[in-house]
Amino acid sequence: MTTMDEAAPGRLVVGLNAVIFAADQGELNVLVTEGPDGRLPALPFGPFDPETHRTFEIGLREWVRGQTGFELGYVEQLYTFGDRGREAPVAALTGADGARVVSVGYLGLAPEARVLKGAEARWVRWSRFFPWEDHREGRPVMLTEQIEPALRSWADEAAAPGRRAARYDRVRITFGLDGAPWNEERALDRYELLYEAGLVAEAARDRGEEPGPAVFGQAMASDHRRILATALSRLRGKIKYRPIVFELTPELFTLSHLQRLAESIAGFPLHKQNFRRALDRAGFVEGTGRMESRTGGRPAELHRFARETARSGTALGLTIPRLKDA
Amino acid sequence: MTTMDEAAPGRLVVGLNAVIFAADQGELNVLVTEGPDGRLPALPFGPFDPETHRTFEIGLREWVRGQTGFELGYVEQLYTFGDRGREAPVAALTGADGARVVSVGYLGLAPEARVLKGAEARWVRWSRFFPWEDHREGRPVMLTEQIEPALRSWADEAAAPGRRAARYDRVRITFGLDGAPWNEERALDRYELLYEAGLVAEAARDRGEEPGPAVFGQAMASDHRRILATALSRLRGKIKYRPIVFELTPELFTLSHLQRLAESIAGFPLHKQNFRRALDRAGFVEGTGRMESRTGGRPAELHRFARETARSGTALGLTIPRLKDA
DNA sequence: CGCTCTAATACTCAATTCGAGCATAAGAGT
DNA sequence: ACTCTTATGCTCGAATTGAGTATTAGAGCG
Repeated sequence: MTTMDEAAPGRLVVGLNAVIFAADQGELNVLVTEGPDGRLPALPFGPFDPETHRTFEIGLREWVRGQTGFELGYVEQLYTFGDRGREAPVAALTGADGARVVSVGYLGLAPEARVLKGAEARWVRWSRFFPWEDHREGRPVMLTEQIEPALRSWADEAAAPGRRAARYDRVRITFGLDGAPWNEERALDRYELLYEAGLVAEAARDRGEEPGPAVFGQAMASDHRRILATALSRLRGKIKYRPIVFELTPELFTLSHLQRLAESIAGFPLHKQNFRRALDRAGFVEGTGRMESRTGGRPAELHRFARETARSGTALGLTIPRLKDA
Repeated sequence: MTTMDEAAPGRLVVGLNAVIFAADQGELNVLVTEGPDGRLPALPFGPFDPETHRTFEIGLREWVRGQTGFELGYVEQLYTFGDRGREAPVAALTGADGARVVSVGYLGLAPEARVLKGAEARWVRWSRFFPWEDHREGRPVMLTEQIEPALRSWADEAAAPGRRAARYDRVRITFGLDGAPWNEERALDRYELLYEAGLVAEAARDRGEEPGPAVFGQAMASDHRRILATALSRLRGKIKYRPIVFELTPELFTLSHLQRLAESIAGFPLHKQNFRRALDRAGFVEGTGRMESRTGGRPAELHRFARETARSGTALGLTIPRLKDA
């Protein structure tokens, strides 16, 4: 029998990263900790211990509970990150230097952005990290006035004309330029493109260079912003074919509240009437008869997730009726 | 220098599993090797060597090339499997016993099911492993006459009435019973449910028991059939929002060929006219003027993937217009 | 050489669904 | 009572979808 070292030389550590989302006032927030250098925010991160954890998910729930005092509800695996080059920054977080680190990223959803006991971690709007992704008040000016021109000139920098065209095309599709539609699910592609173009602080940092003249959004430790982008993309896609928004709502909510939350996730405004029509065609919610009066206008009926109806119905997730001009 | 055992107690090995699909005569095939015991087919599997491989993907491509003589085209990560209990069977495959094994599953697509040099691996239809998933000739009788009754009685076995209802509901949704729609993307859920209900051979094997009276589909080594189900689900979902079918077609193909392939992936028949209408609305294909005459009827025009048009168009993937009675 | 078979391609139509605007209702604050 | 604000209801044309019918072009055969 061969030993492991013969089979696969080199040291390996598996880490778990959690992107935990919760809604607060209809806004989607993410749980972050301060990195050890005290400068960059980081995702909750913990080692996976094969001795004590039977599964990744059990391990994850356990140390998230220990580290942030937070009990996870819905959990799903995102992606496993294993590129070399992650070592140095991750080692700073774990003290495990020299070893190759493989991180398994997880997405977790919680119904309430509770204030935490230890307060080592805090809730932050996702838009801090991806300001170009929030189109609820129209296309961000940062996008049209700074990012787009920067990307265009990045495309122009390519030597061969073929590569220029390919770059330009990629920019056009991922950022919805020149008539191409903006697809909110491409948040990860956009982050990766900005990284390649040197327009996020992590890009220069990872190459050991000085940051470029213009970088966008709040940087994070290691490759955590990439993991967060993965989570946002996944969530934006998934709300359309699984009723997981309801993992983020309190027991009772108004339809407007639900819509605000959906808009906060999608990053653009929705057509109110059509949103509601789709909701009750799908049978996802049921009225309770009770009213919410703190609305500032006509009181709204409180609804709850209709678990049973949703299960038996044919529709799978939310319909996201976007407005033409958004 | 700390050793790995100090850094993270317990030994860890990362393995890479590849689900490689290719089309042959319009049928989707998967590449399998014989397991070491010579009995159960297995997916191509190789250790990840952190010393020599900069990324998982590079490692994967390398040993797939070495092991099967096969050059991978499209590759994407599927899922990372880390549950305890995988050790014993995986150790048999790798010789790394005692260590905790984490497997990163990958999906690879190739345009042609080439015959391989070493011939240690061979191409097999996916339906060998999931016969209940192929609805092209109508709902399989195996499903209605054997699997469904078995699942219903499994649901009935639950002690508490609440758990019975929950089980029944799960069966109903995942297998599309009693009016619920069949969703082809739930192939993984179905496999997992069958596993839980003891209706696949792996279930009893993993518990060290004798196989039950009725088990379905060809079993695979370790948890490879689960990984394969993950791949099938992913592929079935993804063809709808990325034009990846064209990774499975030759340079030139007829529209019927493309449709047969799409049907083989989805597992049910499609409406021909509507399939075509959607195809050219999306601008995915362009005619070449050349004809394919071996059709047995009117010759069909050979088409090719319209890379450029597809890139600029608004549609993302194939529309899968299913027939009502399928 | 024309008939027949088979499969490809073309056209049509009704039923939904979707995007979007207009109208009304119900409390809170002045 | 009036106005402000937000909730909720209704309508309508445009686009998409599901599904059927009709026509066309080769191959093979008598």
